[in-house]
Amino acid sequence: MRVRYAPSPTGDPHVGNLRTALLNWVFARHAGGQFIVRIEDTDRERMVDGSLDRILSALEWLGLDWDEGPGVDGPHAPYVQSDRKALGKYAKAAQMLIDNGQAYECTCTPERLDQVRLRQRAEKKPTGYDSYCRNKSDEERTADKAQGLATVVRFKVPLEGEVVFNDVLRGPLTFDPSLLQDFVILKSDGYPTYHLAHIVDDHDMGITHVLRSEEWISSTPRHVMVYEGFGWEPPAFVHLSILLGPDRAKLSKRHGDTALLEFRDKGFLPETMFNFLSLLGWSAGDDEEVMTREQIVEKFSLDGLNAAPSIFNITKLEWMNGVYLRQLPVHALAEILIPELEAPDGLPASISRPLDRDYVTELVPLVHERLKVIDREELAGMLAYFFQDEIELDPAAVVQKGMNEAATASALESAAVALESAEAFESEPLEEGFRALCVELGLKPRQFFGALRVALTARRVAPPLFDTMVALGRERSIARVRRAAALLLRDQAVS
RNA sequence: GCCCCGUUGGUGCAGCGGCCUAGCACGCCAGCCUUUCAAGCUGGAGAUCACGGGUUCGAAUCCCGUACGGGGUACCA
Repeated sequence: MRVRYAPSPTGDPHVGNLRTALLNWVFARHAGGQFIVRIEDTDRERMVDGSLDRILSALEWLGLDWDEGPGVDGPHAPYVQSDRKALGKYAKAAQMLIDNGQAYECTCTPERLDQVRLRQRAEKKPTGYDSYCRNKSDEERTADKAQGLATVVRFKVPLEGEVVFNDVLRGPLTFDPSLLQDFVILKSDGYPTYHLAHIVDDHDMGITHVLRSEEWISSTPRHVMVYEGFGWEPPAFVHLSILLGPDRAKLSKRHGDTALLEFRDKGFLPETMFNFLSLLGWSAGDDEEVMTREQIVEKFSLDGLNAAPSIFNITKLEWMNGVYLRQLPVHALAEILIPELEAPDGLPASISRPLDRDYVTELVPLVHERLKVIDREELAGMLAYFFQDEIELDPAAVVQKGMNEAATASALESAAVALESAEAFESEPLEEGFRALCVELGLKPRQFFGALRVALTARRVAPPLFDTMVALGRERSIARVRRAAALLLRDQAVS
């Protein structure tokens, strides 16, 4: 069993494309077959620099390794169509079809084709090639050749009968070939079109199953005819549902982030993307959703594929990323966090780099279950005060509901004293002591701890208070609490 | 226009003729926990299974039609 992923280097790898790649990969790994990557670069005009690299990086990032393809030699090399074209493979194949009377050369100009199309549209007829060159005599063809007209090769579509193929997901699909036009298989620049290239290659490479996007259904009858023209057995076709944006239109750039690598850059883990992408249009049939790569491979089956299109649900993706983030061991998360925090747009420039790795590791538990994605800005906000000596504090924010400045300042001073005298500077003993102090001061925990939190972090929302004190250390904690008290008293004096 | 595919709560899925008074997850709401935010736990709202016909003792599940959505209709893949 052999499957392939055959991207075109015409842009940034899209989540929809990678989802197709992923399903192919999972299928291959499940069945113990081979997963082949083949680059379909036959459209020389739409080629985009760097696209191929990004496609391969995206595959690698998701952990979709290939058994044959770019950088991995195999018995069917080369795996790039422009290289295969240089070997004459497609010209030879096209010639074979011409010799069999299944294809013919066409010298119609793009201008004539446009005119034909315009007329068809005006007459409200189906658009497409009118087979003008199909029945040219040998004399006409030699005359064309003598003129040196640009030539394409077209496939001769049968005028009657029907084309049937079986789609694994949808059952037998029947098409009327008279609605299909004589399509181009070899372009005037000598490159094959998809309709020729992928068939020659899939046959050469022994591909047994083609899992591709639903948008290919309409051209599959063409492919079946070409297979028949060559006398080859077509592979099994599995047309995967496409991905839709929230507006139910085909997922595309205008829906925001759809390039897979953007998700990496925005702080999604590859495990999350792998799991999430696998669930778009597939399910194991049980109610499990959070699964490891191994579990997905093990449970995979073509029967679990769903023919209905799926909507890409970012909210659920974020939830799932949170699940994976929480599963990460502390040191692994620290490894991820350190470069983010050290980045120029991470922690404020005033904080010196490199960061103390052990200290970051100590801080990880404080933010661990509060993360959904790895967002530099958010992280910097959550952690900057641990790395600073002084924080920018708005005294008004320290004062809690039902308290005034003087009372808050005095409570903070008591806290400072307690911090000074605390025996074990650890979370639990501190909490015990502070709870007692809170009662003694006649304050609600909400008031006392709230004031302390703002005094220590300058934030209303922060990690658990006593863990924060421990991470800050005794000296800094005392200094911050005292400074907040002083600011409050000063403000009070002014007003 | 023509051809093709699809249609289960807001979203992702389960369901493959009786076990469905339609299950799970995300999201939403409420409660618990609690020093904030999360996480976690418990509970709740939310679907006449697009609609209309058939087939069948019995249909979300099979067939036909309609509506709606999507895809294709290139010397793009």
